[in-house]
Amino acid sequence: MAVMARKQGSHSDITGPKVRDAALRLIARHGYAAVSMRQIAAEVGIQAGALYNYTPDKQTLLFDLMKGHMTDLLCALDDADLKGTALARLEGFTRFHIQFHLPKPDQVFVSYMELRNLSEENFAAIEVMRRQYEDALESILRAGEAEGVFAIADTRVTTMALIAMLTGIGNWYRAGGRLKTDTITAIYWDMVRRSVTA
Amino acid sequence: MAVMARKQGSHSDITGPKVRDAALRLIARHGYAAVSMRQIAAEVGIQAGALYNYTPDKQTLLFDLMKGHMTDLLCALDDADLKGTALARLEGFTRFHIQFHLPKPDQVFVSYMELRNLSEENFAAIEVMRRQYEDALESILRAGEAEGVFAIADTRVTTMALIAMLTGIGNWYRAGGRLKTDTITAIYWDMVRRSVTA
DNA sequence: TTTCCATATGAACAAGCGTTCAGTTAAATG
DNA sequence: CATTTAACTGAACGCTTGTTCATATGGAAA
Repeated sequence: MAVMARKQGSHSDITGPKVRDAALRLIARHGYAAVSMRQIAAEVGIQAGALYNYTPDKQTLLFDLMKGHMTDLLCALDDADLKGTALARLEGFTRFHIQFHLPKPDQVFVSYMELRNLSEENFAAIEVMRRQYEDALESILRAGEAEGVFAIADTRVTTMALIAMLTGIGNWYRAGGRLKTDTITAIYWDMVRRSVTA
Repeated sequence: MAVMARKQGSHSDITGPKVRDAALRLIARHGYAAVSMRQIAAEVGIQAGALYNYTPDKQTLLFDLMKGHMTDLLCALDDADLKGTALARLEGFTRFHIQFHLPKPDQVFVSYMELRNLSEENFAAIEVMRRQYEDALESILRAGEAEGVFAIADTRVTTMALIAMLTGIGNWYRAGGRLKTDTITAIYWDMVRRSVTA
């Protein structure tokens, strides 16, 4: 018989995700340096030593969380397949960004706050992915300039300004709060559009 | 002779600021939880125990840094004494925010990143001050709406969006970089103005 | 010169850290 | 049923943590 993907009674395909979930939640709440491997293990319901069946070390656990989030982000953006005029693509990007980030506050928080706790190589790898995402927006802005639809002083600065504005939603948004996702998206798209159109 | 404010040979009025400077720099770079009292002491050139002549504990050291920054911010905003039309006040606020924050990247970074490492009471105290600053901007936006000069869907959301956009400059700005402060200020004021005016 | 006291040292404390590993457990395989 | 092995335990490793405190130091005051 061929090799099975995983043995039926194995716990590893249950415990593995639990470890990642617990780590993500705890790190988002308290920060990477403030969370111990023993705390993560306790949250999962195992001993600290057993964590090392799922990660070679604490640093790699953090890196895998962040890398996973950035990979998801870039794949989802690719799937969104933005087309049409620069204005339409900018609207698509804005809606995509908000709808992707709003349901994942912990991932977003960790990916933006724990950069300085990555090793040098790991930081470089994440930065490449961040830059890819930023460049996707910047190319839309350049296209809009070429079309004569946008009036932008500096596309790089404007890119960073828009991403900061959109990502900042996570600073105040709470699920079940005063505003619905669609309302928020409409407000932000309106501001984005006005801030770049000629 | 009356009591002197401080004795001449005392080191405390030299070491005290050095402790705060070292703590701010190290915490901005590595994070509160990742920096030890021994590292701070080494940076100052003293032993760890001597730090406790200047702070009752590590938590208070962090709180004092953040409280000091927020106090400076609110006082400086007050001194800016914004007057005139809502549009003029919004321009004043935008210029003030950028010019106040750009030269103090470490203070800004610590004040935004280390909130979760504050104790419950200390966090509440900082939040009150943050809210005061936000409210200053929101009142400008409300005034502009009343004047009919601004078209804003939700003043609270717009407040948060503008502050996130402006504070985000710290994510990419480096002193001595490609752009001068005045250029940056002009770009951001242009975006802020367009995003809120009718 | 002697006294005084703010300032700093350096050792010590209990607790916690990331990580390793020999040994136990229990479920799947033959 | 007997064997195998992935998953986990629990103890141990050397090291660091925040904080305390008796002691030393050295310049200002008397």
